[in-house]
Amino acid sequence: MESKQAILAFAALAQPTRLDVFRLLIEHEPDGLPAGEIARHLAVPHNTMSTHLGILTRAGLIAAERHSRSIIFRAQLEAVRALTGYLVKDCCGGRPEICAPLIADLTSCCPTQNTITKEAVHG
Amino acid sequence: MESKQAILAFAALAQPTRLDVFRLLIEHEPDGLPAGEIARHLAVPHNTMSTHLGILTRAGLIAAERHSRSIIFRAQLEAVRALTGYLVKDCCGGRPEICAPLIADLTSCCPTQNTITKEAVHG
DNA sequence: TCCGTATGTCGATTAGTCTCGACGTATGGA
DNA sequence: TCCATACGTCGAGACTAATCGACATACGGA
Repeated sequence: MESKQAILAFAALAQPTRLDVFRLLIEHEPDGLPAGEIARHLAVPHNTMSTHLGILTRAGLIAAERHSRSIIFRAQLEAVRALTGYLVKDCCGGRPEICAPLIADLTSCCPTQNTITKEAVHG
Repeated sequence: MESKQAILAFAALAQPTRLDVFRLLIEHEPDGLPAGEIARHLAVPHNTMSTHLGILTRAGLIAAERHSRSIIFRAQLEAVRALTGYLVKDCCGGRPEICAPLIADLTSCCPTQNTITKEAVHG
């Protein structure tokens, strides 16, 4: 990930409505939500919301897909990973000890179907 | 993490100089760097940098500690974890399947000293 | 083709951010 | 106490972002 793209993504998330939109779309993964429903859900005029959705889309945080008259928006989880990776220097800059505690913390919040074992979390 | 704090953090990172500062401080973990050296390293006037450091500090992304005449700044990795967690709804909102792929991806970038096993990464 | 619904674009107003010169504060040494 | 170094704060000008009314476009149905 490049600096410009990271700045775009952080700027996109640095606004209450857009942060709410992103989290709302995370909740509605993997189905997504149409633009109008997002606007209604957050009580924001449709044109204002359209601007925000455009900013989030250009930042790569969400993606749009037409379905008849509606445009369905979905969160792009890969973008979150890329952002986090960029923050800790793509990723960790050859220093695993830096993001290891970060990963351990994130892991502990949701024991996954992967074999990320209890040893990893508690040992 | 609260919405206000997340907005502060994202806004802090949505600026080229500040993003560079944060990544520079990640590189210099766990020793940190004095304010003046950060300013010189990124070729920014000291007062401009002071403002940026204040914004990053208020956002909880870095922390300051006096050492004689210098003030040493250090990155707060816990903040990155909290931010990521907040993004995926504190964390995953009871839906592990959402952030599992995210964690798997992050894990694959740095095989850690923990027992996050090869099965988790490749199997 | 005409209408209604769903969404995007434009433009002006308002509000917030970035930068940096000038000045203020804190620490350590002579 | 006086000076130099290391930082922080203030304030003004230049720039950027947020909002929303008005208008434009796209699709589906009659």
